[in-house]
Amino acid sequence: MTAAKPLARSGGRGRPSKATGLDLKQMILDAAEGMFARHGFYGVTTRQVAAEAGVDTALIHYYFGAKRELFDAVFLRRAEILNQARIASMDVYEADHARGEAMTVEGVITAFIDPLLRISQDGGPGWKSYFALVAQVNNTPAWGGETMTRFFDPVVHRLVETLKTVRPQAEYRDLYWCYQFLTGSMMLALSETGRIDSLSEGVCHSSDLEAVRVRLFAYCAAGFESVIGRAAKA
Amino acid sequence: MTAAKPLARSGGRGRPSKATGLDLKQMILDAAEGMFARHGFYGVTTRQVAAEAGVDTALIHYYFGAKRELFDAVFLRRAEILNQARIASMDVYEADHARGEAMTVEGVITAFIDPLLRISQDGGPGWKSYFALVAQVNNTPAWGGETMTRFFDPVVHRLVETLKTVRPQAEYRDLYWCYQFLTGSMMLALSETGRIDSLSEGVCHSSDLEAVRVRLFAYCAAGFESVIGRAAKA
DNA sequence: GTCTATAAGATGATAGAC
DNA sequence: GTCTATCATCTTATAGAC
Repeated sequence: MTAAKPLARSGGRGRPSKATGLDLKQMILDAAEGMFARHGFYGVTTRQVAAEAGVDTALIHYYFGAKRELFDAVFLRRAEILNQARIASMDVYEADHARGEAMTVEGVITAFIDPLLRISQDGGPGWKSYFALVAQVNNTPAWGGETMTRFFDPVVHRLVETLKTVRPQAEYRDLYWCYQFLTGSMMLALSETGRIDSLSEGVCHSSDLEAVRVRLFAYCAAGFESVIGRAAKA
Repeated sequence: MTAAKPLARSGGRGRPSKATGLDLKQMILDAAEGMFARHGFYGVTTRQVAAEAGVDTALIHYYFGAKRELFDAVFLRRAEILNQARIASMDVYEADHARGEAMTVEGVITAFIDPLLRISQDGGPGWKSYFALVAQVNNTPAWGGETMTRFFDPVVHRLVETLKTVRPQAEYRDLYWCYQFLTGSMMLALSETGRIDSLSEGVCHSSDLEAVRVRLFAYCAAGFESVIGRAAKA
């Protein structure tokens, strides 16, 4: 975590591995990801990122340009993977129900959320940081809405359309509002802030995503059904 | 908003009003609140706050000390009011159901959330900023959990205990997790990020808290009931 | 590709005048 | 109480050596 300075790079064993450039680029992204996730964009300096990555600040600018471009690079790197995983998950779910038993609201929601929980559980610390970062951006008034839109809109529209198929009588404004509620819950859970640990005095742990899994899908599905059912008008 | 520099203070008419000190202190808090809400703690400099408030940076340090203490002062100012409003709201709800019809999960949740929606709708721009600020802190990994705990824990425990009264068979871990989901949805709605506006292409507006009101209570209540009902174990 | 050195300016905070 | 002036440090970013 505190970064071994010199690195066995051109001195190690065998040849300098020639891929050093790409490795350092990834190390910069890793360092930036972790620090941005913990302290936000303005809470981190390029010097700190450079120190954490074991390189000089100049190298950051060489690879990414301005600080904000580094941030966008961090954000973009995993967004693609995330979107593809979710699309694939929903493809599978829909295909499994093309004939035979009908899709359910809870099933669709599970297909939408579960890939993120799985990736967070199995993907390593980089993914943990990334989800914390996305959660922060999601709640950032100044430019958060725009950034989320830029990276994640398509997959959300896919969710809404599928739900519309499952519940044709549902109104779009209800679906969008329910999605808003869902994403607030989901992102807070994924960001593992430790809040629930102190609040519950040890009964719950924010790192326990299995506990999230067995509750969140049912919680959101019931919420959707309730709102759709009462056909709220306002 | 851009602040009239000189202020008709010691030069106006009549005597200097003697309360200038307190007024400026509030103006600093107002300016800091708005800017912290939009850009976060590290995204704002004391100089920017001073400029927005129409005072010098030295005055900020005179009143509040270090920058972080200014932030805490901003956070504390409205937290008390908020907590009292929520406690009062739940007192009323419980008193109304002391005899006669039983309390409901949706009723308790409404008593817990509705004061915030009302204050946001009627309280003016300062409150809007404040909610955006709280939402940001709520999703801040480094020190957000601790800050939320420090300012808002008691009223949350009150909610959980009341829900436990309404559903005695419910387990605490379920109640805490459901609260976590609830607060994620609520805070995102209150922060009015504009995300739902672009996502829904104009069908929904994040400033439309009336739309939140007619959906969020039912959504959360159904979620709670569902999780409690299936008695999740994990 | 990667680092050294440094420019050019911003930052939080304080001492002291009024 | 409020401002002027200022310090010591840190900031992003670049030019140029290796």
